[in-house]
Amino acid sequence: MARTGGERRRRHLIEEAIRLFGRQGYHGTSLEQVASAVGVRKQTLLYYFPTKEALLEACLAAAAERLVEVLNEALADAETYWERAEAVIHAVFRLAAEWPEFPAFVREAGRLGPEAFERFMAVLDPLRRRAIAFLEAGMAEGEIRRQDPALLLFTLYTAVVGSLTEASVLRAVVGEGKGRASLRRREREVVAFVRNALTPPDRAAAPGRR
Amino acid sequence: MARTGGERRRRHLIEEAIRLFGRQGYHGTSLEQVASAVGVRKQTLLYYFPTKEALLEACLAAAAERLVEVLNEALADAETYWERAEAVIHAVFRLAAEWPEFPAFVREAGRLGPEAFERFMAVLDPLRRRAIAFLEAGMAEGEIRRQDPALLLFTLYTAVVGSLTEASVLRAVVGEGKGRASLRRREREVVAFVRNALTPPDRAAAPGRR
DNA sequence: GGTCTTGTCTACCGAACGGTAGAGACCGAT
DNA sequence: ATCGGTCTCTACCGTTCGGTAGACAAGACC
Repeated sequence: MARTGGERRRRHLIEEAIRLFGRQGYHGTSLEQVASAVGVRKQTLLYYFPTKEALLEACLAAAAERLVEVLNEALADAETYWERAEAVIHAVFRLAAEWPEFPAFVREAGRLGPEAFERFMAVLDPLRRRAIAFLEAGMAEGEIRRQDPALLLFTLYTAVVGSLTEASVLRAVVGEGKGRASLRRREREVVAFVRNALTPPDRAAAPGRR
Repeated sequence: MARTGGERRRRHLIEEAIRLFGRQGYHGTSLEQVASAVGVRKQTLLYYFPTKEALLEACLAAAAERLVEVLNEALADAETYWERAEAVIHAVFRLAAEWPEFPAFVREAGRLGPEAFERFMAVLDPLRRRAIAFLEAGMAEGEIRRQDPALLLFTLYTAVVGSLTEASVLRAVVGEGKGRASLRRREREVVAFVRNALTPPDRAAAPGRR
């Protein structure tokens, strides 16, 4: 029967659900699949999460929590403007390396209907405000190119998440795909891209180290 | 009974299928929904497309065809490096404006499994080669910042498609959403972003017109 | 030793899904 | 007039899905 006890089983179910939701989509994943990925019957899953939607919400909550944790950790020891931007990108890529389905899941969730996703974003809201304040301060000091900070943040988001989730396009366009090496190359590319977007036009050299 | 005749009905079915697949995902859309969006029974749809997968492939073929058409048209009357890059972005945004589900559908298709999507990309391959040759030539002439042209193309792709599909994130981050005005703002943002990515570091001013 | 809570299971349900079979209506050609 | 192809329909099938009902086992507590 293999009792694992409440909380651990719960976390395990959420983890596998995020994996499968990210890989196959919410509608493309059955409760049976999630359950058997954990080595348990579907009804056991339904004991922890009364409906499929409840499972999804638990996944979103866990994902938001994890993301906040990772980002806060990354921001803790980053000082200059450029270090902070790079630290955020690096943290997200590192999270994606150890948990490849994470970005795909977040994106899938964003499409499933605004209600649940808004709760997800609400958890991230402090970080969002912090990022916008950061960009505005950088612009005021002339360290960052002047532009709408919110739209810039959005574009940065799409660049990072896109480069992590459009694997099939990447394979078709670039000809490579999986593997740590490819991921690292993409991270360098995104970092360079973002640096170009942030650098004010009157500075030939990049800010910070090069 | 309302007979529309073969080819027209077929196209209509494909159009609505792309709409629904883009909005709700492939697995989240039933054949009944697609059929009734056209005003017809499910079995009529199955007369034109023997399986759901056949419908998907027809959608992909039609989408690729349309995209190639739009891009070729845009490239026809663009001359300078910068004009060409901007024309491509503008064409994609215009297509997204009149057919909002199109980018979401392409992305959905990219996740559903490589086989069908590779055929989609095969249709686009001439344009892909053209784009890479364009970027390489621009770099050789010093008009474009030196970098891996394929990875750059991929990043450009993610920036454009991302800004067109992550509507829920956009709403959460920026606070706005639908509407032509918002779309136009995002297009300007992406154009500026791409310009920064393309401009060589030794040029303070943007290439081409400003 | 009983009893209560927690966790896992088997068995089953109604609905919805993708897909099949085949009847009938319209049409142009002969 | 009719015949064959095109198009749309009603009726139905087997499977899978999300979800319910309830039996049963393992500790924990008394």
